[in-house]
Amino acid sequence: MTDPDTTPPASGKPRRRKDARPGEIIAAGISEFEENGFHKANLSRIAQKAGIAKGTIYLYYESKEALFLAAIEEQVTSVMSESEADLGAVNGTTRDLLNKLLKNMYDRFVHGEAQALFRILLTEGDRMPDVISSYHAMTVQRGTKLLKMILARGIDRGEVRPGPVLETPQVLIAPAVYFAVHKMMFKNAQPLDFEQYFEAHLDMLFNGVLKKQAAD
Amino acid sequence: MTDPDTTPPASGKPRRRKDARPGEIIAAGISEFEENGFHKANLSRIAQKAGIAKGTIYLYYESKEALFLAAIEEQVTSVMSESEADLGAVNGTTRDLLNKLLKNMYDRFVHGEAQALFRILLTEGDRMPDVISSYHAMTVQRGTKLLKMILARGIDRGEVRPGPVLETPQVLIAPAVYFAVHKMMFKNAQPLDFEQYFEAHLDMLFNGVLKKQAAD
DNA sequence: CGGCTTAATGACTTTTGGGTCAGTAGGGAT
DNA sequence: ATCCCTACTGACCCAAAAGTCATTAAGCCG
Repeated sequence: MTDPDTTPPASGKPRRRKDARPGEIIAAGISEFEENGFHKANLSRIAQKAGIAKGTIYLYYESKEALFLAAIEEQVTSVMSESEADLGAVNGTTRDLLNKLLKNMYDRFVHGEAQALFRILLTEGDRMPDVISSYHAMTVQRGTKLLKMILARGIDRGEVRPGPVLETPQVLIAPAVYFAVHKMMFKNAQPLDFEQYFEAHLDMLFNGVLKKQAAD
Repeated sequence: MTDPDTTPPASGKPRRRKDARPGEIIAAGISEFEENGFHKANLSRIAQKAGIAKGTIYLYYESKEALFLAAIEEQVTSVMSESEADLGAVNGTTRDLLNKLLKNMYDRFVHGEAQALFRILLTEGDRMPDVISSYHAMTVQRGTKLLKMILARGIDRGEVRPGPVLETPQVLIAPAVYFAVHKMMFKNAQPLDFEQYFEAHLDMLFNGVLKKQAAD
């Protein structure tokens, strides 16, 4: 080889940073995996995004799959710890609580970064049952528990009508998932109007959960 | 080559069938794409499933992508024409109509083949905007229209309470989509009980849509 | 039955991209 | 200043799979 330019022209930046690398690589990986899923994701491109050479990735991660798992794990835990915060304050009517919970969920799940994660897990989840189950624990399980608490409290307060929904409260937040899915598939073709949809969701939800004579 | 068996042991079948090929190839393709999605799908395996050589595929389809599009198109139209049937008979209470519609939807979408198609479009839909939009027209658009009709009729009959749901009736069927999604992600980890979920769905739905004093 | 058209074949070529490793150079220690 | 450890590089390697094409033979026609 006559290769003349093994050394790139130079940027004044430091080139050896063992400690900072993993984070940078993961960040680049997340971005790439979110855009392309696992199969179409390209390691050279990840390296490029991270501003390093492809080989460097392999100093920190054994394989594409290992990097993928690390990236997902990172995402899952970060999204989760975020939502740790806003669950403490349990005050107000059941209506208010559910309203708040849903808004939160739409923000996170439909508008936020959690959507990309969701898409990947939906698409590629089979290859990593443990990530799936921790995701399940942190989202569905946790959410279901919270909903049950709210509903039980609502019954005590005389605001909520008992019924089969108590056993499977996921139906209450299901429309948010539908919205996210719709957006994923049809964002280019036929977007849904959020405000309108949200109103409809609330309307259906409340008039199914609240006692007939309750608030409003 | 010492290969003795270029000619498979014999089935009395003819080997030259220009007319039958496309259908066979598409069928094999559908099966393969449903199992593996676009990227992991393998043309040699498709050929094998169709009982032909790989090269033969290229006599009928220009590329893997072209075959994919043809297969999906085929699926979309076939799934749709299936459901053409059971919409005509509009009799009974609004409750009955919705109940019937939902059952139908769960059957098709959650238990049936439509789920695989749904997954693929969710995953790989970006590459084919026209398929997406015809899918949208045939499912969402059509379903929305039907729901609006049922609701309008329900209002006329005094069974349905007017509200924002009329504008965005998708919220009514959203839980079915949630169920399908849940199944896709967590089928191994934590399956949902269908009967129970369905009851909860109906309960939420009806007590939001029906007038307080209506049926039941 | 021999000639001819063309469906079909499958070995071969090409492309793609994950993974490797001999070489380069940053920068602390002496 | 220069030595040495090691983070880093990127050309290379190789497997898998998409795509090609010279060759084979099915089956019609005269």
